[in-house]
Amino acid sequence: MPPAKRKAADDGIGRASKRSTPAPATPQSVDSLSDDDYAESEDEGLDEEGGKIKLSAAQAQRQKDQKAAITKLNKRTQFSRISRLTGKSSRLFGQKDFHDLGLKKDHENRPIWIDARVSEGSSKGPKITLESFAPNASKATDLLTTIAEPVSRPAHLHEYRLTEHSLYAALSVGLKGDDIINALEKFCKTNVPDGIKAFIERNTLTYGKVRFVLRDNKFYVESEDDEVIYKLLTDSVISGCKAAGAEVQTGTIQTKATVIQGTAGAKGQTQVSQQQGEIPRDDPAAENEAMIQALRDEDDDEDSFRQTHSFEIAKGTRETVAQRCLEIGLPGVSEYDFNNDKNNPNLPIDLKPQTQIRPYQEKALSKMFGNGRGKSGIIVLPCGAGKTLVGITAACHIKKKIVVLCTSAMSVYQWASEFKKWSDVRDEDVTSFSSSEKKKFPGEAGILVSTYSMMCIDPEGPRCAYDTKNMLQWVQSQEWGLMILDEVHVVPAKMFRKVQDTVRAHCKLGLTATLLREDDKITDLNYLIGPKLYEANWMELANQGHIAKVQCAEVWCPMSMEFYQEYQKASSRKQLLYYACNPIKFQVCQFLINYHENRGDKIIVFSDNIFALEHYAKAMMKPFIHGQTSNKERQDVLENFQHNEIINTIFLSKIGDTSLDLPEATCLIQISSHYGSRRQEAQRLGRILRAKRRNDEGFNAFFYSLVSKDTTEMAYSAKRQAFLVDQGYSFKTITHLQGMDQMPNLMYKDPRERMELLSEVMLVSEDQGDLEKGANNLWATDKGPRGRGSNKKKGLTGVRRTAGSLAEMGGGGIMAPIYQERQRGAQTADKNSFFEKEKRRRTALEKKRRAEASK
DNA sequence: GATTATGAAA
DNA sequence: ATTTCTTCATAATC
Repeated sequence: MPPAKRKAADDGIGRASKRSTPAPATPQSVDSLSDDDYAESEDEGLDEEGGKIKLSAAQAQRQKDQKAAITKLNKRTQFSRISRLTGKSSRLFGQKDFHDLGLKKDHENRPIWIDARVSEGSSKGPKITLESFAPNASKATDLLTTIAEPVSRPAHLHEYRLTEHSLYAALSVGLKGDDIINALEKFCKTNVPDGIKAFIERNTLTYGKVRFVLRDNKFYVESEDDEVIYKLLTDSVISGCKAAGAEVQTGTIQTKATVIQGTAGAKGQTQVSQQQGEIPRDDPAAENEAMIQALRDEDDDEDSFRQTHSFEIAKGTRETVAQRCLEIGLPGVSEYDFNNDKNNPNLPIDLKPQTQIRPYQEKALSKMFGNGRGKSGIIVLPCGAGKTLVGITAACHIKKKIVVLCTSAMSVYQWASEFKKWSDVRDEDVTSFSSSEKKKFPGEAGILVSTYSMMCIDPEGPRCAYDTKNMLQWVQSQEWGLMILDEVHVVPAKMFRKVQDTVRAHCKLGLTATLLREDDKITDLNYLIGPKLYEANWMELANQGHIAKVQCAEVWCPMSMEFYQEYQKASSRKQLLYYACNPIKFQVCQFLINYHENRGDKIIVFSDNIFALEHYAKAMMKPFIHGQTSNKERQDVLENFQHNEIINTIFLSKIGDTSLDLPEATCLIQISSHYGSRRQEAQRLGRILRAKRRNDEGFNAFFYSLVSKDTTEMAYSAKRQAFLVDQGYSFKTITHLQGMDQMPNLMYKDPRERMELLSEVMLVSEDQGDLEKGANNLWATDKGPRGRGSNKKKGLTGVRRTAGSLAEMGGGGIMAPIYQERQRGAQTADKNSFFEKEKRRRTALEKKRRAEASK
């Protein structure tokens, strides 16, 4: 008895005494870190050539943490001792007392624990903990990834949760409720708690009763179960979503609204259902019994002729109906029996013979096509793990009209070329629909690649171009076999939900690396697309060499005195500028760039803040890209970064967060970011996961997050890391970079330089302060620069303002000329020498490419 | 055709 | 709690 109890009660506490990363991680992230991580951090990575990193302050912090944890632990041990003596553990442990669950004799051979608590109404389901080092752990992992949601998967203890959605996903793969319970019983160290069994049973009974099908380009809700149809039709929400044609005047709603498929006897069946439906439903047990029976019957004659009842739903109501079905416990599934679909033309497409699918990609696809039909759902793979190929393979299975939606025009181009690269599809059958290219495929079937925003245009809108309207109407008139949704986490956005009305597809496949949003809309995907079918383990893929291994570090940069004073005075908005431009951070960045360039790394520096981005880049004479950078210049910079030995570092704004493919990049430095966005952090990390050199002996990619100490940035940083920590990454905290002070040409060593920077930053914030006050400049009515190409003007305004305002500052007069000169010098040197020289070559290359493309 | 200004939305 | 920054589409320029 005691082991079970202690385990459950101490979960996390005992381990915390050896915790690896010091504060300021969130409790969640700290608990998920492993013991070994710290040991690694001391003898690794950076300290090869004098760039030794000392962890002294971090160690001190750790010791403090340890002490606190030990105190806590002692308290806890006392409690459990008392409880053992008194036998009144329940009072002390409350809901966490699991001692009567009963530990199995051979518990050591079983890898999982189940938390018996099932909290009703909470969005989190029961927790399952997997000891990944235990025997049978890999089999248990297979089971858990199928039936549960991975919450956190660091080195040793993995946390999963059973949720209704995860169970639905399991059922869609063909498991039954009993199978799930039996399998859990096999792996669980204790007896599976009754509450958990009940939870599973409750959530697996009604699965598959309702289906959404597409016929003649109309959506139908279909079920074999008369009662289910009755229940749907009498539901307050769903009844309102019936198509107008199915409307009836008299009281015989069910019969007339129910479109009967199959045998002639179906009509009688429906009438029976009507009568059954009138029986008061106060015996759910009996009802459930009937449903199970129905399910069994269905299983028995899987492939025989089945009776189904269905009714059409009105245009644009699919989402509402799907959501409602989920709410009333009748989750709808949409499966596409593409092999037997004779109504839609086939598309001749297969993978090229030399195309190889990786095992995990195959696994993901097997979840989708498990029973020979195409299930709608979401596949989660880390950046660089070949999401595109998964999508293409799915398309090759279904072989019908395919539509691919992505977030940017750039991705459209990429998807189209990937299709041509991996599959034998004819070039003319792959067409793009974006602002620049509006083409229909010539044959009956084909592949259309487009963007979400394109699909969301209102074709009747006054500003809609003729071609666009034409294309949209064509898209709407088609019955698509498969819709691939790239970066599917954007779909819950209010605007992008509209794509569901424009594109009517039998089957939907969502792809993403980061299935998370900072709002609570991510669960909406369950009814918008389908369940999460597969989620890869980042660490596992890294260990197998499919993606690069990454060392993550958070570098704490103290604020310089002057900056900290101003920081404290500033409003929260201006604070951001102060901690982004912290001169110490600048020095750290300079040092790290220098260090990694000498190692032969290619470095990307990310900054969300455009001012900081430009400032850093110009001062260090590195090329940079942000939203206002023209397309040509972007290509310039990226091309050079990839192939020019002289350009080893580029600065990117959040423009580079997603869908940039730079396999040369091996090191990433983040100097400013978007609050606590976990998605951004993960996707930035994704930029270096496809590093070409990833399989070199002992290769590591590096990810640094620079954080200004004692600022709000610390808290955001901790939050941002949560997702990656759950994926098994551990962040080391670096508080001192040895050798930095000795570095030659280190900037901002001179206090005067810092003051100069400070006044510059202060003026920027003042500039923004003006903005707050009134609609008088830059962004307002003034016809000030806006949108593309306004970069130069904006910069100039800034400089002019600087000069004017400096006069008002005490002692500022000395700085003003210095500042202006440097600014101008940096600008001209940077622009002319680098860009002008490359421009001609790039334009020539571009022309050549265009010519080839048009052939 | 390339560039630019503009609005909308995430 | 909020916003800036980015992107996209489109039409008007030269």
